[in-house]
Amino acid sequence: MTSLSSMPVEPEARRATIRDVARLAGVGTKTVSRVVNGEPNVAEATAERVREAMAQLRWEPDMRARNLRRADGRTHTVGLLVGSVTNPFAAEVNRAIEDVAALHGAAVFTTSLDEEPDRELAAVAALARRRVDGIALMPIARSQAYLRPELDRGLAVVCVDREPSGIALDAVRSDSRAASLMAVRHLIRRGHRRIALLLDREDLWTAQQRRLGFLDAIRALGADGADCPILPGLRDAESSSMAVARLMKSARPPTALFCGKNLITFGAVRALQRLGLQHEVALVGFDDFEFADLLDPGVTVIAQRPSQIGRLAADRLFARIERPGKLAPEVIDVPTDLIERGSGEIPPPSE
Amino acid sequence: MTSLSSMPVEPEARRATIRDVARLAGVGTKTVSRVVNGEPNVAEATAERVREAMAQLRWEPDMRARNLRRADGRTHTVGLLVGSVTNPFAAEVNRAIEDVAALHGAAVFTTSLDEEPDRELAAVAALARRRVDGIALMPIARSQAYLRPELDRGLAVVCVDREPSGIALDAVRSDSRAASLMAVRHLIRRGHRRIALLLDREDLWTAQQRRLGFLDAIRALGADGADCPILPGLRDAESSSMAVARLMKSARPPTALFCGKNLITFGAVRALQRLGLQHEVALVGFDDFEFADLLDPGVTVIAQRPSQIGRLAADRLFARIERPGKLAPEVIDVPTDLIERGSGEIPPPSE
DNA sequence: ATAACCGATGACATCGTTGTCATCGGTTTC
DNA sequence: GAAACCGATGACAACGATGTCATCGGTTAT
Repeated sequence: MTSLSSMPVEPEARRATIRDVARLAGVGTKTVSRVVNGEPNVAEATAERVREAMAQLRWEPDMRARNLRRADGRTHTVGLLVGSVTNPFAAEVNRAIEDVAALHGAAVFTTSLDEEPDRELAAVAALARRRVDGIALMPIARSQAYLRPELDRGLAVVCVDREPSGIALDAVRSDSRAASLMAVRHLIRRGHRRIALLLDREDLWTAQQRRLGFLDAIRALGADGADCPILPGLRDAESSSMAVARLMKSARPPTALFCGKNLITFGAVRALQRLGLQHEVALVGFDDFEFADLLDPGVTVIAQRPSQIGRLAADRLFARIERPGKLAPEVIDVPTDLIERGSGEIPPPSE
Repeated sequence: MTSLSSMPVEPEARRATIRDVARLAGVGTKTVSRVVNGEPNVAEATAERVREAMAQLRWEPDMRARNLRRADGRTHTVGLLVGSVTNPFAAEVNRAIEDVAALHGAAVFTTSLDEEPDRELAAVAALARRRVDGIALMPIARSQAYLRPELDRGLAVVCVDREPSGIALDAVRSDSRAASLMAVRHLIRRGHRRIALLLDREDLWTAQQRRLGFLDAIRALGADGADCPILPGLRDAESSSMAVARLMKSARPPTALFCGKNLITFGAVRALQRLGLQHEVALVGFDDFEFADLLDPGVTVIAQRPSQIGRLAADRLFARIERPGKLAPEVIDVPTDLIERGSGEIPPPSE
């Protein structure tokens, strides 16, 4: 009598291997390999027996083992590193990259970095250990020079949304500086002379560029820089909202706000509404968003094209992966659009 | 004299292997393996030489080869299958799962299925070929029974947002039926008797449950079913918007709308605004969203807790992965909250 | 008739790592 | 002083596939 406790709880079925299939079909493993890979020189009758054995055992080749042995060394896997997948901009980029990857039979590892430089390095290292074929990167670290050894080993890298620094890499992004100039000029033309810039951490390329575009506009169009404060370091909607509340209670508050990215716009809109100033203070935001048109007033924005950015970045990434060592690093510009909805057309109060 | 064209364009550096490190450190490969894995019985002097060789060659172990050989057979990789990563609900779930996975040293493959049943099967097969340890799944296919063989081979699966059918699996989700009953009762209590339900494709578990909850409310509280139309098959904001426009122009339009998911709410809000009916027709939506409070009127919603759902699902998934074969399938309920913001409190017009 | 060729096939090495096991000195035990 | 033990180490097989190559039998060319 066997005691109950000695019985295996649930004997986990061993996964079939190519050898099991070969044995069942009465052929060698190499012949099975030929069949699954569509290689020539297999008799149709043999191939059929192999296919039956595969179906019966529900066997499918193990991609790890396959990639390990294969000549090209590719894993058909790419990595995507973004600020956070919950950011609508990053989500659109993510989706576009996923779609292109699917066309190439590749899977995507996505990682959120929360804009922390150390996590960029750690995530790249983790992806390298997994031997991804390429990485689409929203750069955060001060320099991407650390990628050099990996690039030399054949890793493909494309930057998204921001240009790299310390090294030449492909980059697909909007011209943030020109777009910001356009936005701020829009406000100046409507008479604003006291415009505040709300910005993310200034070590981000986008923040730097938007600051430059802001200053371009101020200088070129004759507003007084002293009346145009720059509030950097706003990481999320909450900190943006608090910064705006403080700003509007200051001695000489601005008559217009330019918001350096989507979450900052969210916070600023909330703050103005809470203060009841949404119809007094002009606002232009970077990035379009759901319901920007249905708020009161509608929110004027610089709309980027995140899915186009993602698609172009992925195209470039796979071009690199499929033709290694042939392409020179290149910056690809994706247009932006200024969409007027009301908030950006509010005039300054008459003195 | 060597002709230029015969020179290698850029001799891609070969990636170092454990053998290169062993050779450089003057030890056997197994000793290098001991060092990187923190196994005992290595002299400190030897370990130091190995670490120096690793640093010099910039070698890090290849996870594919490692996972292939290791006894437990785990890849430290999980899959996440959602409708689309651009949906804010899915994005929150995605983020939470990613965070939990990171704690367990696992990477996440995310795939958008666009609610197409065939793509669910294809994506699961692709993940199985990559030997992921587990899958978090928002089920779309009519039945998940096809997972049986993979489960027997030790794949861990947890359903998210929706319960599976045709097979018992863990599921982490809101009680959509009860939440819908609550929402519709909320409208009925305010006097509405002609309430329309706007629904996604009815083969989704959530849509079925929300329909049941809607009918529960109608029947239990004495409204007339004939005046309470159900409009199913609304996949996105656009189709929802068109359906609402058509509905409001019909002979006997409803006085209140209940929207079965976030994108449907977006479309309905847009449609009512376009018709100028946003203050006449009551609306309650499923899922909270950015600016629901700042629209005019504020949008009353059943708020789910997507990040909590994601976190619990991931906890469960890794519990299964780490203690295989020990857990019985279980349904985990995550609470919802009815948030009153105005749109759901509009009374019906007096007759 | 013989050489040359070709399609079909499997044995074996290999990818980069870890599991198993034997070996080698040196120390402890009785 | 021999037996037993133990820490350190590397040779070798194995994980599950594919690349290389030899072999076998049958056709085709001369």
